[in-house]
Amino acid sequence: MSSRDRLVEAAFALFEEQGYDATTVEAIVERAGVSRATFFRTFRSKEEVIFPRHEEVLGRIEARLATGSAATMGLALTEASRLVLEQYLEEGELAHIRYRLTRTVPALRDRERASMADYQRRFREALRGWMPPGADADLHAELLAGAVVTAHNAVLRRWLRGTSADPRAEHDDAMAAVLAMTRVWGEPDGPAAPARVVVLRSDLPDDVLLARLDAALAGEPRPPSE
Amino acid sequence: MSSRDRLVEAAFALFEEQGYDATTVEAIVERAGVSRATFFRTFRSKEEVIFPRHEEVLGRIEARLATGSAATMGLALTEASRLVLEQYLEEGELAHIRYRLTRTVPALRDRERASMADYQRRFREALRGWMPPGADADLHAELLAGAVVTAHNAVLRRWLRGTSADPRAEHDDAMAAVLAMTRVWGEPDGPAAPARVVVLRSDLPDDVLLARLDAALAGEPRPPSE
DNA sequence: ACAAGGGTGATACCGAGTCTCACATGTTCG
DNA sequence: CGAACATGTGAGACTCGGTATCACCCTTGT
Repeated sequence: MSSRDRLVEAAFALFEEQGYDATTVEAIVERAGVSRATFFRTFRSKEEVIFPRHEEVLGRIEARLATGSAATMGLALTEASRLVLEQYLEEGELAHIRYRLTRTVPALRDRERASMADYQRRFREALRGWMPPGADADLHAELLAGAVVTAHNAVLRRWLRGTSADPRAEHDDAMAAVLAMTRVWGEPDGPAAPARVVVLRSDLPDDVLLARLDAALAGEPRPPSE
Repeated sequence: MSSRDRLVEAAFALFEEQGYDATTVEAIVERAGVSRATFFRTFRSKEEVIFPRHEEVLGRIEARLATGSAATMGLALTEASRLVLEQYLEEGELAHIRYRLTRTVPALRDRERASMADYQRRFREALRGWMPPGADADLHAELLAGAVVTAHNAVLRRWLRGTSADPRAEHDDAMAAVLAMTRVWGEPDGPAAPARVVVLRSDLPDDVLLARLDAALAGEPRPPSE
């Protein structure tokens, strides 16, 4: 067992027993049977021991996003986000202890927010390469990245609270809901200006005209003779 | 001049001169001509001196949101968000120094994220009371709150970088774009059918007809931004 | 005049995080 | 085989952020 694992185990046990603030690094290293110096070589700070796999998950997200493209954006986002969820599910009890701690200790709450911001940054940067070019491309990339993380967290929190029976399914549903939001961006300019089809004059019968319009709006190729 | 103001002034000056980490609280209080104890009575931490008006703005946001309702949701969100923007615009040079610091000092970056999370929480809680009831009401409230903060930050950052000529106008535009996203929530599922205006036949001249249509469309309910 | 209370200074203390030096394990190569 | 080197570790001193306590104003009201 690596001294890293011993430290994580000792830290979580002590945090659970006496709380985060009441537990000194001194006490952790004593229980783990290593020196104080080793602690700070392994973790940059006392807070970091709470999120021992963060860097690793970050790497996995980057790898998954790197294989994506504009065409497969939705899938890439969903799967990359699910990687984070899977990490928590795998941690099991550890994740629950961390949840209790992050809810009660401000410093850890902040730290978790920073972790989420790290994820969000990866999503945002991948999205910037995928968004259709336009004046709002950057804003849309940020909004979408933020929405992905928010939706993921909502599902994760439900699982951590024990409210969720099938977090994976809920996660994918939530992602679908988020991706649906991007529909409004595809429409021509002005958020409040709905697409307009104005037929000023036509010799076609109404029903034929409407059928052709519907077909055109559905994305079908135009009838050859017009 | 209150010792609070003296401390803020001294702190920002020293941070600008020698950087954040290199500046000790000792140096700040020496320059401000007060004691170390006074510093920590005024600010809970060294980081907090960077965001001296945070609590105040938070209070203003709460007050503005408290006057909102489900019907005026868009306006309340937009104006509450604009309160934050106004605070930064008013700070002027101070805001720019802080921007340089938060970009380079990790601890301050985290701190700023925590501030934004505070704002977001206020938005989320207000929204929870306004969202139309439904299974996804909570998720929608979170997504919308997150989107508001994200959009605000995008505009703010443009101003801080000097890229923006009229940040207030950009802010309101961005908010309108965000609010437009909520449209997809109201629709029954399935691909979005954009609103259609079909004029099958008309005896009016084209230009008159178009003018009337534009007038009619301009009178449509828009996400409030004025 | 005196009591009460808010803002302040001085000092001691705790604990996180850094730094430096020493040592104990391996390895790799001559 | 032994020297050189890398890696992980322990020990202790040190800096600095943050807390707690006590004493000292200086106001304000009765």
